[in-house]
Amino acid sequence: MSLRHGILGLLAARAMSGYDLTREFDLTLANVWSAKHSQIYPELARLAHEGLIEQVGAGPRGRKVYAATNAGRDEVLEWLRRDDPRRDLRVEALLQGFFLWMVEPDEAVSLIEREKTFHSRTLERYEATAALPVDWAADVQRHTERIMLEAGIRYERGLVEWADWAIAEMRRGERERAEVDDS
Amino acid sequence: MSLRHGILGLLAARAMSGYDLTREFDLTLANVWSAKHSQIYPELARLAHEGLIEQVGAGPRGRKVYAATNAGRDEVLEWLRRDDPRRDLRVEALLQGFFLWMVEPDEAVSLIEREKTFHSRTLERYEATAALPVDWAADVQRHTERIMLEAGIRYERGLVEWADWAIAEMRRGERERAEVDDS
DNA sequence: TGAGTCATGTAACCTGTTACATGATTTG
DNA sequence: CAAATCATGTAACAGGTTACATGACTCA
Repeated sequence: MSLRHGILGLLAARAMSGYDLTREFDLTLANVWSAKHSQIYPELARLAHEGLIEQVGAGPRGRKVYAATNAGRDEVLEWLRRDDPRRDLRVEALLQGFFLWMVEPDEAVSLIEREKTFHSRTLERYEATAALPVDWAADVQRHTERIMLEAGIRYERGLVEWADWAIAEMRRGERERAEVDDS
Repeated sequence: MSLRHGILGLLAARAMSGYDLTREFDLTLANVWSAKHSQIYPELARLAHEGLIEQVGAGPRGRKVYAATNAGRDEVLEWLRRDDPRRDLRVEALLQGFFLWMVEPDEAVSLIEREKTFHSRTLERYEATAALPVDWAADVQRHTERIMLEAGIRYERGLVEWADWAIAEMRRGERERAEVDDS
């Protein structure tokens, strides 16, 4: 039930509408947890019903602004402290990697290059965000955001470097197999 | 539909039963794509029905051994070449990270330490696997496996190093806020 | 006034997890 | 012979995506 805790955590930071939350999930959290509005709205209804959030305002076009209640904040804390975050990763691109032996080395290399390009671009975006004229020490929230951004930067940089290593390794394997064939 | 392609890719490497596949997903692929037997068996039935795999043997206790057909192998290749692997990551532990501002610095640090411990252990396991007396250059498959293992090693090492950085950063933020309070 | 964006919601479908259910074979 | 492991399957439920549906407001 990470979706609900994600919503709750965001609403603990500041009051927001479902629309704002959708944007937040799409911008800040997209890399660690994504959510569409079609999932967010029903969840907001449930959270309000359970008293973990409450509507604190309204706006044009039926806009409803929610904030976390104390019960909601407690729920986030409990979630943080329960020592069992789910550890299952699903990365389709890496799953594909396991089957690169099925294609010729040249193609495998170009597929890894595709990966590298993607991660380089993402890395650039993250680094640009980090370089923004933002006072990352302004408050604890901002500072936390910066720390999490760093995790993203290191993750992407790691994959870019891995791609280079993998390409070299692919080439090396190719050469070695060619030599064995010769003998 | 990564599950089906994961199964197909594994069955392209060697003939296996649903039970073997479950083990393979749990051991080799767990870190990039996990699957339970309850999902694998129905999918095998579908794949066989569609002619992407075929039963090539049987064994005790109703064991059924499958292999990928040519159509199945082609399907994997097409999947590898389609240039749109899904890029959505979901990492509960990192989502939690975004809400660390809600707890006191000491507790935040201990939560990050919990993360570090987890990733250190995983890293150790991966490194032990890499150090196994296995001939990683024996064939293309093994070599591919080694390359993907390296991705895992770098991922985990990156998170361990990030954890250290994050803890130092948390402490630094704490000190800075204390100084501002003094003035 | 038209295009874009803000704003909320529902429904059908797909994917994945947990729990239920059963039984054969192997090994100490 | 008992426990562990091998082996296959189904069912209920939970979580997530895509598509459908609607309409208000803003700005050029």
